[in-house]
Amino acid sequence: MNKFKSSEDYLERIYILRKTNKSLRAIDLAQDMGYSKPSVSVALKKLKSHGFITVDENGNIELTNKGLSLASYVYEKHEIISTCLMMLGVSEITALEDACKIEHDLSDESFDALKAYYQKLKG
Amino acid sequence: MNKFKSSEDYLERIYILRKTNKSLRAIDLAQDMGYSKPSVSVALKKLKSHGFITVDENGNIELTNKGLSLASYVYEKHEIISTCLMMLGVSEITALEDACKIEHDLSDESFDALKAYYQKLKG
DNA sequence: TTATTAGGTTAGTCTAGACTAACTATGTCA
DNA sequence: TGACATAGTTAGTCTAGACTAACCTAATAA
Repeated sequence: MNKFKSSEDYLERIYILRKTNKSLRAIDLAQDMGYSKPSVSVALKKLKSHGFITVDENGNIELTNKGLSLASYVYEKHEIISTCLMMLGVSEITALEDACKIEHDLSDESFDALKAYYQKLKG
Repeated sequence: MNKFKSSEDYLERIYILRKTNKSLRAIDLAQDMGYSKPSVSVALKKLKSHGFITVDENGNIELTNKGLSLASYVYEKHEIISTCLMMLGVSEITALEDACKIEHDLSDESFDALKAYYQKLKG
């Protein structure tokens, strides 16, 4: 997991932006993530070659099933980690920032445990 | 913090090994951490130049006050994160592995909150 | 006395993932 | 038609942090 942090970040961000935007191009992602166009171009090429996304003739980015599956998992981790941190009293801004980093490090086993704890608390 | 992960790992490991070993040389660290001699040599050079450690004429590594302060903080994070994960039902081996990664990403604010939670549960 | 071993360093390579500079291609406007 | 703006790509650079190869030095053993 350690090696794919950057790809996971891109996928998660694509997932989030596609929820609210009809179309999503490389330039939108670059602006949103604060990266240069070439950085995004190269990252997307990698995601394409690994079958996580497709890019149509107009430059619109779509998640494949494989990409959606990973992105939504990373997103769920992000949500649960940040919510748990906020339940401990951490400010929203810090909780979101920390979740962004921790989501790539937490193993499936630990995430499952955290999720169970979270669901028990929620009701 | 993001940029110093590797240095933090070395410092934490030096801190732990110095608790049980009278002397600690680069070669011991290399064997313990599973890194090559040159990798450790270069990493120690960096830690020395930043004033975190000293190395005497016999190659014995010592933490400076500055190094001890950082190392013990990272170690405390490690202990509390792994203990909290285990309290959630995560196996010891996974909890230790995950703590090793998360300890570098958790902000002071989140750590303080986690520590308060941990202390409330303990006592 | 010479050979071997242990510990450490230097030099150079590799990878991920950011960057800038410079290019291409396309679309719009005067 | 020509000029500029927008979007994307390619090439090359940089950094951290691992690696191997090759070296130095000192201690020990035959």
